[in-house]
Amino acid sequence: MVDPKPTRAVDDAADELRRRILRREYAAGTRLPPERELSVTLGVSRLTLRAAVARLEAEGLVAPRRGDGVHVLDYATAGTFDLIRYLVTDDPSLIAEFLELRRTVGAEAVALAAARATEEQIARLSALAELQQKERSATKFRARDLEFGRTILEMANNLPMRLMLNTVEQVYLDHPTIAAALHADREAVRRSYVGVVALVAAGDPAMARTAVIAALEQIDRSAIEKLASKRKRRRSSG
Amino acid sequence: MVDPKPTRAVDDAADELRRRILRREYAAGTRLPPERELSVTLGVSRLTLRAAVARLEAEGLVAPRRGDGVHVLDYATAGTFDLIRYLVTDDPSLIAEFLELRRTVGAEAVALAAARATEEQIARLSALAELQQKERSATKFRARDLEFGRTILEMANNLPMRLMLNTVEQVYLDHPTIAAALHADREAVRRSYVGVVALVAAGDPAMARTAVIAALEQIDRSAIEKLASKRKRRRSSG
DNA sequence: GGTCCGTATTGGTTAATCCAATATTGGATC
DNA sequence: GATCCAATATTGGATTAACCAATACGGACC
Repeated sequence: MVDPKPTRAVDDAADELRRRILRREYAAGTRLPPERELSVTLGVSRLTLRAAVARLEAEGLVAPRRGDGVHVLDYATAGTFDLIRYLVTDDPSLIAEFLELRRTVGAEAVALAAARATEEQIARLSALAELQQKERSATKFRARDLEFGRTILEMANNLPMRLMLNTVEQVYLDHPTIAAALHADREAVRRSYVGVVALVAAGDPAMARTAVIAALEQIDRSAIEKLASKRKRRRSSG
Repeated sequence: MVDPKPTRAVDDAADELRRRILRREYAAGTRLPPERELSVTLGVSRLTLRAAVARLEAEGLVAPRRGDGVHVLDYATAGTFDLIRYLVTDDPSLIAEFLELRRTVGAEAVALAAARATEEQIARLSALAELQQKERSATKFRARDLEFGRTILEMANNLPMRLMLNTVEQVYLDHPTIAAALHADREAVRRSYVGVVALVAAGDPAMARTAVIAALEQIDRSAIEKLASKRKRRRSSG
């Protein structure tokens, strides 16, 4: 098991710049230092620095202007959704906001699935729920959880929601502690699986929406408490 | 009024590659032609081509592997949410899916706004609704509509949703016909504004959710019909 | 038949150099 | 003194040529 993504200079540079912008070290409305200067500071060639800047531009963090400099934008105003991957760290309130969105879209996805799922898809979802009953490894549990979600989205047959899930999955993969907190009470997760399968099979979107929201609210509340207490402990000991 | 973004070679190259991947001309699971070859084909330097590839990588469309080639991924499986900007074209069913998501998150945003808005924010939102009553220009109407949405999201106080709105705004700006279709019945839009203001002021999240969904469903249904008929006309005449 | 190593292929990075757009400066003009 | 305009400096955009590094592939060897 080798690292599938050896650190590339361009990634390091982009990560560092992104970090500084998100921390307001480069304030919105100001300009980045000139490329020639910044490349020296970060220890990469100007070309690599430029590739990093191109990435931040795609993320809506900066706007390079020829002749003028690279302008720093306000990420809350101009940032793309994919930024949550880098924004969600250990701030409980932000995680709460993130889960708020997840509940809403997750419930709607299940509602759409209830309206559109085929018998074959329901059978597959049911099988997945069964498999999860026996899973022990945390990593595999998370992998199956992601697969469960993907199957729901397949049933929902909504590409934008599917893309959203792709981005959300990155958050789980980047922040294992969040996924762990959400899966801490495995019995609750398994029960929600069984419930979702039943809701989809019942074919009642409105009921599905309400029930999923309720189930997820419980899981999320518990996860946030866990993350908050863990953070507290780490802070007091550090 | 000059073009604020003169075409850059890297953008052209990225757009062309993205187009080919989304059209399955470069199929998922295969590899792109080698950089040295592709740069000649696209008429840019290898370095510019690399910058374009870096962008597609950030979008989850490709995965470059040193020694191996640049692997093409399945965008439905690996693509980021920001891709909708390029995916939403004139396919009515995809637009319908997009609006489906917009309704869900929009309703939730208003629900959160109803729960959290301050008096000052409500007053500002009300003023915006008033202003829109008098607006004539389609461009300004859209600009105010975006501002209305931003204000709602400010009230909702949910950063991930705000980022989502940023990405969604790009869709409107890239596809004026969609925005135009949504705003075709201005009276309906204005009525929904007044309704939203009242719902937020009432402070009842559950009621807000239901009412907003209903209002948007009507607007969206009408917009989709308009887009479908327009598309039909264009096809038959082309 | 399996294993290992060399080589070709391909992405990753750099340097030096020039082009192009913008901002700024300073002088000519009124 | 104010205004306009041209020269200049600053800064991003792009290219060429060259070399490094990881991977795949195929042939030699056991």
